[in-house]
Amino acid sequence: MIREKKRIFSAFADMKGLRATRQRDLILDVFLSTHQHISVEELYLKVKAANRGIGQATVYRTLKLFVEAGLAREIVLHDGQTRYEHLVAGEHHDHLICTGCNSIIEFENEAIEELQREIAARHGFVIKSHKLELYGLCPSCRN
Amino acid sequence: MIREKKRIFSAFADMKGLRATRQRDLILDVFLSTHQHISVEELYLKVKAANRGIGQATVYRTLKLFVEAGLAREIVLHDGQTRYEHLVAGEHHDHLICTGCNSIIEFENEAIEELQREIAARHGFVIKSHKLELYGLCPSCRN
DNA sequence: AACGATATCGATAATTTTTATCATTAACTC
DNA sequence: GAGTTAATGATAAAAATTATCGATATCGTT
Repeated sequence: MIREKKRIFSAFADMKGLRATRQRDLILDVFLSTHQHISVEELYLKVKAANRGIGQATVYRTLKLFVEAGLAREIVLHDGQTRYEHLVAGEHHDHLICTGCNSIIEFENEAIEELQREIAARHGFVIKSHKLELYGLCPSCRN
Repeated sequence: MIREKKRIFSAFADMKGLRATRQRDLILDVFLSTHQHISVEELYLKVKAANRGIGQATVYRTLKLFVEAGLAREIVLHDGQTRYEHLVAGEHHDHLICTGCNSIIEFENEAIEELQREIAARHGFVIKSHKLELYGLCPSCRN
C-alpha cells in the first residue's frame, strides 16, 4: 500500500521531469505514516522531528505535488484549517463532521455518487471530483 | 423576499439583544442586492461605495452575524477564497463548479438529502447542515 | 567520477486573510 | 436628555500561504 503510493509518486515525478530529493522522500514517508486529515503545520512538525533541516515552505510545496499526483486531497473544514488527507486513485470517501468535537467519520455511498453523476450529466458537466461534508453533532456531543 | 430577510435579521438581533445600527442595515441591504457567492472583500468595496466611512472589520463581523442568523452561508472554494451566499431558512442548494471557468451552477436534490439523513442516522448523528460540491468541466470548457 | 545546467532547497520577506485591541461614537433604557 | 455600554473604525496583530533568492544537490553527459 505504502510501496504502491511511493511508486505512484515516483512515476508522477518522472512524468513531470521532477527530481527525486531526500526531502520529498522523507515528507512522503511521514505523510504516509500519518492518520487522515493532517494540517500542513502538523506535518511540518513531524517532518522536522525526523530531519531538523527541512523548511516548511518545502512541506507546502511538496503537499501540493501530492495533490497533483493524486495521492492527497485538500479538505477545508469550517474552522478555517486546510488539511490534507490520503487518497488512492479512484477511491474516495465523504465526511461526517461533528461540530462539537471536530471528529470526522468517513463514509462512502454509491447511491449518492450515482445521483451526482445524473445531476452532472443533466447540466452537461464531466465530473472530476466532488466533496460532500455533513455537519452535525455526534452521539457524545448531543447531550 | 428582501423584506422577509430583513425581518429575519431584525428578529435575530432582538433575540440576541443586538443593537440596530446604520452599518448593519446598510451591509444587509448591499448583501441582499448582490448576486450569489460574494467574497468579504467584494462586499466591503460595494459597501464602502455607498458609505465611505465603513470599516472592513465591521463587514467581517456583520457577515458572521448573517451566518448566525441563518441568512448566509460560508462556502470555501478550492481557490482559497471564502465566500458568502444567500440562504433562506430551510432552503439550500449544492454546487456544480467548473474548474475551467470557475462558474457555479446550483442545484437541489431531495433524493441525495434523504440519503444523507440515512447515513447520519446510521452513525447517530444529528445533521445541522451539509456541503456538496461537484467539480468538473462545463460544456464550454470541455473542448 | 567529475562537470555543468538547473531544479530544488531553506531562510526569510512579503502577501493575504482574518481576528484582536482600544479609544471614540452612537444606540437604547430609564 | 443623561448614563450605560454595545458597536464602530482604524490599526495592530496573528495566522496562513506564497514569493524571492542565493546556496545546494540532482542528474544527464562526459
